[in-house]
Amino acid sequence: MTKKRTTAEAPARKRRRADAERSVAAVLDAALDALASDPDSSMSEIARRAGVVRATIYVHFPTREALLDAVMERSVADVAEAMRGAEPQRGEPVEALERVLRATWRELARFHALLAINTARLSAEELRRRHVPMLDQLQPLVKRGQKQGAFRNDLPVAWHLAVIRAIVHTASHESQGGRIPESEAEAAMLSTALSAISPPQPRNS
Amino acid sequence: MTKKRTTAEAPARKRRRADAERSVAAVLDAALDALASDPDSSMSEIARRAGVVRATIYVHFPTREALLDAVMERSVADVAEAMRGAEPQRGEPVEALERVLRATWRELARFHALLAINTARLSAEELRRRHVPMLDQLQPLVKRGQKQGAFRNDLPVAWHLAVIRAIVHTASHESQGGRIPESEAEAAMLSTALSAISPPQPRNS
DNA sequence: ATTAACTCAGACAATGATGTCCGATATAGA
DNA sequence: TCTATATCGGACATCATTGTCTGAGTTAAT
Repeated sequence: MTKKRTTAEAPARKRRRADAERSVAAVLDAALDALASDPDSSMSEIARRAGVVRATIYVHFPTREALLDAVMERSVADVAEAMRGAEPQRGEPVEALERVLRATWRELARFHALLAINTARLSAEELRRRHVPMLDQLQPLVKRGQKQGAFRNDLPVAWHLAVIRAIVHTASHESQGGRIPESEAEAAMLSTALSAISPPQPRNS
Repeated sequence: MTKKRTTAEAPARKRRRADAERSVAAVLDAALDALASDPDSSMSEIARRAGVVRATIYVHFPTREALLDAVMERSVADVAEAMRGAEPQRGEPVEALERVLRATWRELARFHALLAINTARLSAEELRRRHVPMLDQLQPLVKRGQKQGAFRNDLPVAWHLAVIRAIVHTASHESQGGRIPESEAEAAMLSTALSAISPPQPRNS
């Protein structure tokens, strides 16, 4: 189902035959699908979906953990790349953020299920660590916005990043659950994220 | 470790001996603790922590699933009660929300780990369904705020609720991870939540 | 066309968890 | 004190899953 090959693969130790390459990709895709429908999918299930025998998976991934890690890594890399493609450094902070978030949100939908899996599987710190490639795309933008006064400065950047991440996930979640139409979700997510990190209105009763 | 008994227990079929009551409570507490440190804690582990033999758990909870459900239910009930205690219906919407969120946030910290577990364990709809007691406390307040113009009206209530939930969780998460001190987390969560659901500033370049 | 890399099919041991059952013992409650 | 109710301690069958291995067939690359 999922087809994506954009990611610049890290050149593994030995050259793999085109054959093997395909298997690995199939397994990763299958794992993503399988885990989406059941976070505790077994290796058998994943193999079945990949159209491959279980042992084959172990040829490429020494252990189940390793496979999960690989899935995670590839997904994060894909999203990070999409973000980079939206050029976070270009233009007004507010507009740049909007651009980047749009790109992120669409991409993220595919990987929605991973959140739950990895939240359960990894420690909070580990999870954080793996998200770095994505946060790295956003952090400079948010900082820049703070300097220019477009984003509020009385809260740490890390907090803003966490909030944005949460809002994007929420939008994806709500839309996935059919509680809000996809188009509306995108708009809601954008304007809410903006409001959340914009300087608060000084006016109060 | 955790001690709470406030919840008004539903009168179970048969009267339980004070003895059994204690066991059940110990098991629930132990489960909460155990699952916090490892979302896949076994029944043995939970029993060990509860100072009880594994078979005893099965006397009260027919299955592992049932136990997890019970833990979830009790936790949600506790939080909902804390929220109710903060009187969502009293005073200005903004101040009421602040009051309720403060109460929620503190209570929630204890149950922080449950989120991951249940996200992985339950379908999105199921998860939602179980959160109802908490959302029920917030919904009227948000609606009221919308009517009075204190909260933005161009987005559905459900979305606001989801966003608030996400922000509270984020604050708990960030603070738990030590990336932001607890006091600061509370303030950040409050002002961000407020910003997120307040009417956006019309002024734009 | 030859070879090295890869996949298949299936069997295998090891592990660890769940849920059940038992007889013996303790204890709360009347 | 008496009895129903619980817990204990441990054994038990069942089950699913992981990870390994092997030998025979395929396929990609040079």
